[in-house]
Amino acid sequence: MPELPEVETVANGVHERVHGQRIRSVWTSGKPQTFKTPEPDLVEALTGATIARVRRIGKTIALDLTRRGKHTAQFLVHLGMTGRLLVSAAEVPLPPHTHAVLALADGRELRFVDARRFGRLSLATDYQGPGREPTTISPEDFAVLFKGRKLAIKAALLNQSLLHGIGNIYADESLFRASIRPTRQAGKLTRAELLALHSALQSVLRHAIQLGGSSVSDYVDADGVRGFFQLEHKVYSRAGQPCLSCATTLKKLTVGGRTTVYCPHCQR
DNA sequence: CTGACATCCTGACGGC
DNA sequence: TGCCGTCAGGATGTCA
Repeated sequence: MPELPEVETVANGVHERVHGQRIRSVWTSGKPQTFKTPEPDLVEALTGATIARVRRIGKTIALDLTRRGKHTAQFLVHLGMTGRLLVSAAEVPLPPHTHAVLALADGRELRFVDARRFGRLSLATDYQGPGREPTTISPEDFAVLFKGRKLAIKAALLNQSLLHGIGNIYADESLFRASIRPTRQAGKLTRAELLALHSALQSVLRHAIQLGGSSVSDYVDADGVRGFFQLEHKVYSRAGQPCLSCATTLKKLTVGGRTTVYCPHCQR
């Protein structure tokens, strides 16, 4: 499931491969729920436009489109759970569950493939994302986000309108590294705990970006290459196994509607 | 407004 | 071996 580090890896990889390319033609699958913007509008905005830049905003990949050097629109790609954005030679057969193909001027194709169809394609003009950027937010601004909140800190970390980009893996991993139990009320964390969480979150995200993200489920980068951060997971998907720092059996429960794994000894 | 919960969708996996 | 039930989860919409 692509979260911030995975989406950043894909966005950077796609940027390197396709920036400056003109879009010659566009094909879409007609699966309605994939398209938040009606397909004809999307096709019209994309056809003939140049991809000036590709970057990550929250968990969304934004492609800045220009015509004759002028910004015209943004093409937004949300990978959902199983979405892939691949740059391929036109000769490579289309994978199953392909929902959009952008034929580029040099003959290659930018393809959106999504088996489970939680991904979404849309248009925007100046997309800012739903929340604050976790990799650069200051400790002070970070602490303010949780003030007075009654929900569990894990659920707060998953709320994209507070911080955008964090999903189940990095919520669990940062809480473990900050020694905070996922069920704690967000508004009741001490100043020291919030600082520890801010620091743990930023370092875990940085580390994961360096390793190309976590490959679980079918995440791959723009070249179809897997990341390596899954080898660094301390708690995610490790329920029933020993804690890597104290050997206590890791516990599993549901928080914020998501499977959550934590160490009952290390996380208080 | 805040928070809890169901819903979408299909591949992977475990059990029998 | 093969079938079937269960699980996974980001965003959105509904409801209290």
